[in-house]
Amino acid sequence: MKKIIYPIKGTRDFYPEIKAVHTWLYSKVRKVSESYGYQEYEGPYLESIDLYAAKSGEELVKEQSFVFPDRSGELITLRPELTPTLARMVAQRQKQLIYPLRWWSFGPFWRYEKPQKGRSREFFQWNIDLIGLNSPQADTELIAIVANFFKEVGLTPHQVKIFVNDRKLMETELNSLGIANNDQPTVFRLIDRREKMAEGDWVQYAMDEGLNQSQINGIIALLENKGLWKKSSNLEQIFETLQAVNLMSFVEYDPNIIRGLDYYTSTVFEAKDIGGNVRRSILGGGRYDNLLADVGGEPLPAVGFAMGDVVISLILENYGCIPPQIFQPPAKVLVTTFSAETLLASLSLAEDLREHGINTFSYPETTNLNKQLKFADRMKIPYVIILGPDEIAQNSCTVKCLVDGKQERIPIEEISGKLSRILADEFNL
RNA sequence: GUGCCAGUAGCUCAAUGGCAGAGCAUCGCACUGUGGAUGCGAGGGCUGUGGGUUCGAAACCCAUCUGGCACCCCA
Repeated sequence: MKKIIYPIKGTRDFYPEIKAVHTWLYSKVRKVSESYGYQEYEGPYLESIDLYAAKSGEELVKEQSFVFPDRSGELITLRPELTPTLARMVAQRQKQLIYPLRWWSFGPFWRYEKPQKGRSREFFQWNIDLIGLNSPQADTELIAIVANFFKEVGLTPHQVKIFVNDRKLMETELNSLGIANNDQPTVFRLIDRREKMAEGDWVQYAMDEGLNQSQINGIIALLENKGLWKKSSNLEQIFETLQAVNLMSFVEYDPNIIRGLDYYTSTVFEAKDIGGNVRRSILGGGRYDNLLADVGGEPLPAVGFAMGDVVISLILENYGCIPPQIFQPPAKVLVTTFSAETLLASLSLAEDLREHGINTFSYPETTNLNKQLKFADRMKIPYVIILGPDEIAQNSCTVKCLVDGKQERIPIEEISGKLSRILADEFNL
């Protein structure tokens, strides 16, 4: 094959069968979001780099964003995440919006990453946020939305799990080990890496960062204490509420969950594939009570999460959760063309069917029936209409069902009604 | 941005320095008013790209692109 122009590295082509999965995922995201009353919104795909500079974390802005000058020389960013945009949009209309505010979005984002499985440079994200409430039960609502999304797409608690922690709890505990708040970003990073490193290497790394042996032992004890949540009234209430709404089976406490973004202030959570081999996190979120003030608004508490489409699609495919019937031809009927003499009659009949609300393929070229039936078969079109000289002479047409192979000849004026009834019965159209 | 592995027909892969192949798919015919099945036949390749070594390279070397794995980071 001659390759002339390559696609941009890390982008994906959505061929119809892939686009169908994407559309299906979008519909599930919409369904779950709306079931809790959240409203859909969208921000611009281009933002000023200043919006992220303050709060998203050094790495995300400096290393992972697509940044370029516009024609006036101003630095423009292809948005790497949505939360700062949301904060900006809310701050701009802070006085006129109605709180608590529940918004969701599903749109494209860009990060300059090394592409590999589960990670691309152009991807979609589901963002959902609850702004204006500061209670454990508000955090629980977001976690419950995740659990309900998993149920909606057919994932089970044996396959995926939502791990929850509280940064405030960790801060307090680290303080009592004599680790000052200023040093905590380093320690958080240390915690983040523990699962990926050999024990000895990790201890050495911790000592290189200036921790003493008793602090290291203290941190290890923290991270292995699955009951640490009992020291946090916030987490206690979250788990109690999840228990009450019968969703706790999807949730687990994990003191190792810290999250990378700088703006999280308290509750943090992350969902992972525990039954399979996809190591990347499915989604992550938490409470960010300072961000509104940081982008110039009045202080407003907020909680939310983001889920990328790439990892979840992989997992859904691995677990066989994607229904095969989502990829179907939009039309269930093909009106064949018999000959040059009958071509116009066929096209006219097809147009008539469409006017009756029946999605219909035409075959706007004269070729043998063999080929047209084979096309219908391969496209999984269940019904074909044959309109040859015999049918036309009798003012009729032949309708053939490719599923059972049966066919019958009926008066032409009855065809649209008959097809409407059949399709309504079989496909609930 | 770092390290490792891979790239051969539309797809999955074989050929390990000596004529580039198989299965599936595609197309044609049997079957010009009827799809799937079967049989027969055909097309399809600058072996990711560019250089080098060699009498000879898909194979060995260098570079580069793309993908995958582990880092980094994260959706």
